[in-house]
Amino acid sequence: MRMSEGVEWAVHCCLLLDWMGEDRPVSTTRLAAGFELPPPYLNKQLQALVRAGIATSTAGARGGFRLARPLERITLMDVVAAIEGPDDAFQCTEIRRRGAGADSPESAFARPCAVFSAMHRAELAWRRALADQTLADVRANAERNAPRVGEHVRAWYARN
Amino acid sequence: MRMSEGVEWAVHCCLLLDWMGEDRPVSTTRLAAGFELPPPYLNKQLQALVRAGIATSTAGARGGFRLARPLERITLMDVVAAIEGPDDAFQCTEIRRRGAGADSPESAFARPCAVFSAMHRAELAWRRALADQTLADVRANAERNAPRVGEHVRAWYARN
DNA sequence: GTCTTTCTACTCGGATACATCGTGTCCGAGTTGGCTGGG
DNA sequence: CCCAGCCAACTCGGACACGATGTATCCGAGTAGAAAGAC
Repeated sequence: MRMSEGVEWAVHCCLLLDWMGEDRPVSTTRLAAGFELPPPYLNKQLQALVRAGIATSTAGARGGFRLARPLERITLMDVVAAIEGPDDAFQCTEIRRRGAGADSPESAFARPCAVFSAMHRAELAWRRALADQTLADVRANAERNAPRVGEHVRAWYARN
Repeated sequence: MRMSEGVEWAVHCCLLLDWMGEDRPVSTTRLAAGFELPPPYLNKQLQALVRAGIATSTAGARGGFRLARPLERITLMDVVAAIEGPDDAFQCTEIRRRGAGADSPESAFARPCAVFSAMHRAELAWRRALADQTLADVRANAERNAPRVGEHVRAWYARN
């Protein structure tokens, strides 16, 4: 069970869009250069962010991507759901009904599968932990590590 | 990010091994028949359980698999780690160091990546929730749904 | 009748193909900005 | 000097290959049990 690396890219791109400011959008080409990533594939992930309503895109010359709302209102859960999709990691196939359980009365399956319930509970804990952290929290932690990172990024883009 | 369905199979097989009792092992063929699963592939998952020390295998005629310890001492985390492997779902590739961050001083990267920290925190919540639930808890929940499931399973295997 | 030996059938275990999803790439439609020509 | 129209460059967006991981399968090594034969 490995999470798509597009999630990592998307979160870093959101932070970078915030540091670059809202005055002008940032194109896929420039974003990709900022992290040395393949531009077309990064574009695919950014499209997913747009579809999820996290970012907005403007076409044409001097176009690119903008954040749709401030980082305080974007959670890690939003980004993960946008890239990975809405499906749960653990998919119950109801094997309890097959084979030895095939001739059981229907009442035995009235309540959800115990295995699924247990796995689902753990997954809810994961999702809640993701939803409790906003990208503003992540930004604050990143700036605690490197206080001038925003300024540094803008300077790098000014000369590239 | 989809979890391998082998996890579901493994948990159900552990419960079934418990219901079948410890007096004699259950072979891959019989286990597969009990859930209508492809025997060779199920065997692969069971081997993973043996490697992880959750089950034991005995070869030869009348051989098969046994639980290595009671369900009270097997957590969902144990089974997931046995099937899915020890790697974390979110893999940090340190893209913060590339591109715009390439010319930053090394001190900026002294502490771990903020994105990784946030994702890792959520993943720890998931792992903890898995480790807090034993298979005995799952069995108790299953038997609350269908009280006579153990008896039912033994009867089915007696005539198949 | 009992023990030893052999043989057979059954079991696990790892090595081998196939399918699906994630990864990476490309090209076309649309839009913006700038340039040019005229008024 | 100002404005309108045209052109060109740049952008996103979806459609198209490649590779890796998960899924499914097969066959061989090893062992327990049973049966047969000798004592």
